Amino acid sequence: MIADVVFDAPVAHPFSYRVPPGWTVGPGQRVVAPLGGAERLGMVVALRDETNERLKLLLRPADSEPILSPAHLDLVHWIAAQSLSSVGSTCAALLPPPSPIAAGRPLGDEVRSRRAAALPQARPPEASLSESSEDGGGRRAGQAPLGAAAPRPELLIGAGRERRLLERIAAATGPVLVLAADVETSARWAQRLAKLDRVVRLDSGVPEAERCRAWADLAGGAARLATGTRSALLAPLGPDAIVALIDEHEAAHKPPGPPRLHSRDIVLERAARDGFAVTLATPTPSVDMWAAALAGRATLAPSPPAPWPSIAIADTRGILRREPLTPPLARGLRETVAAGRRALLLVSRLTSALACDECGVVIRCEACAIALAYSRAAAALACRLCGRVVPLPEICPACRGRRLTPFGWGAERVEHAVRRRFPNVRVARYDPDAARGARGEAQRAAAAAAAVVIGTRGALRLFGPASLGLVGFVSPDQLLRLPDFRAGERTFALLWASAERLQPDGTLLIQTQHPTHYAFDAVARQDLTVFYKPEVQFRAELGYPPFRRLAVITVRAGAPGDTERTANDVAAALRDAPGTVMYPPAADRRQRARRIVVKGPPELPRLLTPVLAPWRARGAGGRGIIDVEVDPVEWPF
DNA sequence: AGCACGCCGACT
DNA sequence: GTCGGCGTGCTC
Repeated sequence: MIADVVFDAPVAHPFSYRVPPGWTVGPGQRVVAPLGGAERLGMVVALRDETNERLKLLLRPADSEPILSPAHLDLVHWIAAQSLSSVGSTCAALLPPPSPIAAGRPLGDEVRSRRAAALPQARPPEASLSESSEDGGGRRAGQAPLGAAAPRPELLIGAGRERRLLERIAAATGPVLVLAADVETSARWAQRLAKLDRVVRLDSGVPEAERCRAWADLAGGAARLATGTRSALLAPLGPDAIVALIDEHEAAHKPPGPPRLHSRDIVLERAARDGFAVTLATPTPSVDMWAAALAGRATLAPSPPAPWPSIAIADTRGILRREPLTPPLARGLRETVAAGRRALLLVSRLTSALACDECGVVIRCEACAIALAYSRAAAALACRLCGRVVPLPEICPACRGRRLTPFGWGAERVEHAVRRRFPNVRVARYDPDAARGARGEAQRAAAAAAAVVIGTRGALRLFGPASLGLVGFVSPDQLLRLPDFRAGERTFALLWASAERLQPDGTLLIQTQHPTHYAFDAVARQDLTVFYKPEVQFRAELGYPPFRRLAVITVRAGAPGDTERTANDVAAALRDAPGTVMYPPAADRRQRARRIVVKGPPELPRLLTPVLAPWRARGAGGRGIIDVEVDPVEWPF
C-alpha cells in the first residue's frame, strides 16, 4: 500500500510512502513521515493499492484515526484551490496540533467507531468530489453550491445581537460551534456558554491536551458546545449543528499566511456542503455580506434601534490645524472629565511624519522609501521597517528650506497636546500593536486608570458597551483617504463600534473636512443602509469586490533587474488570461518587489492557477519567486 | 517551508 | 588558511 502525503510546505504535489504492514491508515489521517532528513507531520490525502520498495516507510500515525472525513478532505482541497495555497499548508492552518498521546503509540482504535458516527461521511450527491476540486472557485460569500439544501446564512445585526445569539443557542439541542476572530473573544464566549452546558475550547488559549480532548469530545458527543478560532473551522459537527461566526467584518478572520481565505468564506462553503445553519453576528457586516443579503443569498436579522449617543461633527475645512483638538472637542473633553466620565481619542496612526512647509516633501527612509516616523520626545525620526533612527534634520533635503513641521495626528502628538491643555487629567496612550508582553500589560493598566485614553482602533477593546462619555475621532480623514477601496468600510466599522461603546447620553465627535460623508451620516442616523447603499453602488460601478474578485501577485527575484524582468514576464502572461483586467507591475514601498493587481470574475483562482504555474513551481524550471494573495483584505499600496 | 550544497569575502 | 554569507535546488 502506498500513501500520498502532503506537508506544510508550498509544494503542490504530494509525496508517496509505503504504508508499513499491519497499519490501517485512511485519507484524512495525519502521519509522521521522513522528509528531507527530518520527521515531519503530514496529511494522508490518498491511498493506492500498489507497492514500490524504493519509497520510504511512514514512521507512525499522528492521529489515531482520520481527523478529516472524505467530505472535509475535499473541502480542504477546495480551500487550497481558492487561495492558491498548498493542501498541506491549508491542513496545518485549519487543524489543531495532533494529540501527543496519539502520536506516541503505534495505533489507537478505542474511540474509532464512536467518533466516525459524528463525522459527515459524504457530501451532498449533486456536488461531486471531482467537480468541486476542479471548479477552482466560482462561489463567494453567501453563494451556496447549486441545489444544496442548506438554510441561508443569517446576519445578526443591531443592538442585542449577541444576546439574541445566546438565546438561540440556549434553545438549540444539537451541537453548537462559536467561531471568533481571536483567542480572547473565544474565551469570552466559552464563559457565556458555560451557563448553558459544558463548553470545550478548540483554540490555542487552552493547554494542548485540553484542546485535543475538546475535538474528540465534540466528535464523540461528550460535548455539545464549543468555541474556537480558525483552527476550529473543520471541527466535527453533526448536520443539525449551529455555527456562529462572531464579528464577521473583522480583518482578523483572514490572518496572514495560507490559506489566504476569510473564515467566513470557509464556514459558508462548509455549511453549504454539510447542510447546517450559519449565523454571522456583527455590528457592521462586510460589504461583501451585505451585498450577498441584497442578492438573496443571506438574510438580515436586525434588531429594533437601541439608545444611541449623539453624533457631532466638527467641520475642519478652511482651518489651519496646529492643534489636534478643535474647540468643540476640547470642550467635550473638559466636560466629560469634569463629570467623572471617561473619554477615548481615536487617532488613525501611532506616528506622525515630518514634511517641508516650502516644497511639501515628506522625509523618507533612504533605504525603505517610506515616511520616517516623527517622535517629538526622542527628537528623532525612525523607520518602522528597518529601524533606522536619524536626528531631526534642520533643513529640507529637497529644497534646502528651513521650515520642517510634523504633519498627521499620531498618538504621541495628540497626547502631548492633551497633556499640555489638561495638565491635571490622567492621560494614557494605548497602542497594543507597539507594546506587547509586560510593557503591554503596564500600558493596559495605565489606560484602565486614565480619564482620557489616546489610541488607534485597537484601544476600543479596552472598553465595554455603553461605557464611555466621549469618543473623539481626531482625524478620520486620514483613514478615509487611504488608497484602499475598503477605507470607507473600515472607517465606518470603527465609527459604529465606537458609538456602541458610548453611553446613551454620550457623544461621538468627529473632526473632518468631509462633514457630509455617508459613513458619518449613517452613524448619526443609526441606519446601516445609509452607508451600505452608496458603498455597494460604488463597488459595483468600479468593479471592486464583491462584484469582481482581486488577486495581488508579488514578484521578487534576486537582483532588481531580475525582479523587473520577471514581473514583466508574469504580466505578459496575465494579459492573455480571459476575463481578467491587469494593472501593470508597480514597485512596492521597499522597491524590492513588484506587485501586480488582477481583477477578475468569481472563478479568478481557476483562471490564475494555470497562468502562474510556471512561476509558482519550484525547481525543475520553476522559480518560486512569486506570491499570490487572493481577495486581499488590505490594499497593498 | 526546511535543509543541504556551493562558491566568494573578512577573520579566529 | 577557515567561517559564513545566502543563491539554487530537492525533499517520497
